[in-house]
Amino acid sequence: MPKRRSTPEETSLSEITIKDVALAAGVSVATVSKALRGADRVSGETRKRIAALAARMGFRANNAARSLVTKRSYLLGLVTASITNNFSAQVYEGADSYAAEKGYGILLCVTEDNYRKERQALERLRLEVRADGAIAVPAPAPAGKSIFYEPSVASWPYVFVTRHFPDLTSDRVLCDDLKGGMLLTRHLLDLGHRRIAFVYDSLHAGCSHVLGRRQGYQAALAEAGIKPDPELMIALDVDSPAETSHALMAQLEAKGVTAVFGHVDRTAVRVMQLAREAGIDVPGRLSIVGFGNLNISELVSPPLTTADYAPREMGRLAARILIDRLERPSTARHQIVMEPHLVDRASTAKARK
Amino acid sequence: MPKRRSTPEETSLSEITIKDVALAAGVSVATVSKALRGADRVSGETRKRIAALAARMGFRANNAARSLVTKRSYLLGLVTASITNNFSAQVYEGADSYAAEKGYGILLCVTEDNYRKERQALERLRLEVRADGAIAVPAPAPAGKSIFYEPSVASWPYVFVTRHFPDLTSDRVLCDDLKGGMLLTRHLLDLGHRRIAFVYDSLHAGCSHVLGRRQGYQAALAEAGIKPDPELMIALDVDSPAETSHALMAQLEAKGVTAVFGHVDRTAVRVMQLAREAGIDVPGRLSIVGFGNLNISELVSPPLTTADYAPREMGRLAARILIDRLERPSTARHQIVMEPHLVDRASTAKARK
DNA sequence: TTGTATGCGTTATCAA
DNA sequence: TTGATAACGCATACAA
Repeated sequence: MPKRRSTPEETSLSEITIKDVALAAGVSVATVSKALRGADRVSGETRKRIAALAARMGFRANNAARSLVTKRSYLLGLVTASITNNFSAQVYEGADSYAAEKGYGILLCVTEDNYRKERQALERLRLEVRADGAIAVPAPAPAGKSIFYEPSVASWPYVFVTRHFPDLTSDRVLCDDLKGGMLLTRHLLDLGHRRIAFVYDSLHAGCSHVLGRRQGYQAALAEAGIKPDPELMIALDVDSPAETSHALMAQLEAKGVTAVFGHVDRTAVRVMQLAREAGIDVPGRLSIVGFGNLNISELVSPPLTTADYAPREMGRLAARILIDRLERPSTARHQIVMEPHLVDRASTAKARK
Repeated sequence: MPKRRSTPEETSLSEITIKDVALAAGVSVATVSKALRGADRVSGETRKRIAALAARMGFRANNAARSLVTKRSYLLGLVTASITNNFSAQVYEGADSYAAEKGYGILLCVTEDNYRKERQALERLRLEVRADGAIAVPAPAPAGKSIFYEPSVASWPYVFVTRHFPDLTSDRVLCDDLKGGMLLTRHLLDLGHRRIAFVYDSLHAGCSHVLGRRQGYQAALAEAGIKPDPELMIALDVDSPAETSHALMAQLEAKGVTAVFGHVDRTAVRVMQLAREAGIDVPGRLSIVGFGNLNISELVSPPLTTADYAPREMGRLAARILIDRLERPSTARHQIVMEPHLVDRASTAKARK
C-alpha cells in the first residue's frame, strides 16, 4: 500500500476536503458542513458564499466519511433475478432515475431467482455495503426459506416489486395481476376462444404474480360460464431443450386448446417458438397472449398481444417509497398497485370453428 | 436525525464492530484486523481462532470505515448507454460476477449515449462515490468533448468496452470489428449478393465500432473486387417514426440492394421491421445480418444471422483488468480483442437473379 | 507475534 | 450564527 501522506501539491484533483473549503472561506469546517447541507442555522449570506466557493473548488463530500458518522451509505440495493431481463432492466432504470436525483446510488444484485443467492446478496448488502435499503423482486423459495422472513431482514427497509409475500407487511409496488389476468382472458373469450390454456414458467410456480394472473384468468372464465379445467394449467420450463416442442403442441391439440395465456411475455414467446417449430400457425390456429409488454413482445412476429404495467414507473415509485421511508421513517405501509392495460397486437385472432 | 448513541443492547443485529470481535477474542482490534485480511504477521493459530469467531458473530467490516482509511471504496462504476440494452446487461452481469468474487460492488450509471450525462456520471463516480475505477462504453461525443480526454479522468483507472478512442492509451476490451465486418460481409458475398448496404445508427456515426465494422465490410468487398459505393452507406435513426419504412425500402430497391449489414442487431432488426411493413420478404428478397447476437436476434423471425463476440465474457474480463490494476498498479496497457464468430441463422439467403 | 496510538473526512453536540 | 471537538469503525506505523 502506498504511503499516501498527501502533500499539499498532491491535492491537485479533488482530494479537496471540507477542511480546504473551510480554510479558503475563512470559517470552520462545521460551518461549511452546515452551509452545504442547507438545513441548519447558517446565515443566508455565508451559505451562499460557501456554496459558491465549494462549487468553484470542485468540492464533493466524501461519501465514506459521511457514511461513517451518518450511519447511512446513500446506497440502495436492487435485488432481482437477472438484469438481462428487460423487465428488471426497466425497473432499474426507473429506480435509478429517482435515486440519482436524491443522491443515492443503486447497487444491482442478481439472484438468478435462486433464494440462496438472494440470501447472499441481501447479507452483503446489509452487512457489508450497508446499503440503506433495497428494492427487491423476491426469488421463489420453499416455504419459510425466503430470507425476507428473517427478522433481521424484515426490520430493514425494503420494498417489493411485482412479486411479494402477502403475509409480509412490507412496502410494495405491484401490478394488478388479477385485473390483468381478466383483461387478457376476456380478450381471448371475446375472440370466441373457449379452450384457453394457462401456461406458466415452472420456476415461478408458487409466486404471487402467477397466482394473481391465474386467478384473473379463472375469474374471467367464470364470468363466461366456463369451468376452469385443471388440464389446461400447464407448467413449462422456458429453458428446456427444443425437443419438447412437438410434445407440447400435441398436448394442446389433444386438449382442444385454441389459445394460450403465457404468464409472462417470455413464456408466451417460447410457446410461439414451439408452435412455429411444430408448424402451427399463430394466430391462425393458435392465439397467444403474454403479460408485461417487454421489448421482445413487439419484436417477435407476429407481435405479441400482451398487458402493459409500466415497469419503469414501478421502479421509480419503488425508489421513491424507499427513500421516503429512509428520510422520514413512518409505520404506514405503502402499497401501490399498477393498473395493467391491454396492448392488442397480432398474436391473437378469432377462434375459427 | 435520531440520537444513535448506541447502547449495548441495541447491538442486536450486526452492529457488530471489530471492537466487539476483539473483545470477544481477547485481543486488540489491530490483531483482528490483521488476522481477517490474512496478509500480515499473525500466528496461524490466532488467525484461525479469530476468523472462526468473527464468522460466528456475523462480523463484516464496515465498508465506509475501511474506505476512509484505505482510500478505496470497493466500488466500481459501469458507465453505459442503457441497461435496457441486452448488450450492456450482459457486460454488467459478466463484470459483476467477477467483481463480487473480489469483494467489489458495481454501480451502474446510464448515459443514454449522451456525453453530458456521461460527464455527470463520471464526476459523481469519481468525486462523490469515489469509485475505485470504472468500466465504460463511452458515449459518442463531438471532437474533444468526451470527458475521457480530461486529465483528471484520464489519470483515473478505467477500462473501455467495445468502443474506445484509439488515441487514448487506456485499457480496453474490444471486439475485432474489422474481422467481424469481414466475416459477415463475406457470408453475404458467398450467397451471391453484390449490392450490400451498410446501415448504421446515426447516433453512433463516429464511434470506433461502427468504423471498424465498416472497414471490415469494405475490405471484404475489396477482396471480391467490388468497389464500395458511398450510396450504400446508410444512416438510420432506429427510433425514427415508422413512416420512413417505405422511403427506406424504396431507396434500397432503387439502389439495387439485395442485402443489408446492420451495424448492430438492433439496427438490423429495425430494418427487418421496416421490410415487413413494406411487404418485402426477408430473406426472400432482402437478406439481413446484424452484429452482436443479442437476445432479440434469435427471437425475431426470421431469426437473425449475426456475429457473436461474448459480451458477458467481455464484462468479466474488463472487471478483471480493472481490479488487477487497482490491486497492483502497473503501467502496462491491457488490450483484449475478442474474436467474433458467425451465427448463421435464417435472415440470409442466396441472392436470386 | 501482538498491542498502542493515530488519523481518515465528515457530521453532530455543545459551548461561545 | 458560528466554532471547537468528539465521535464514527477501521487500518496501519511503530513500539513492545
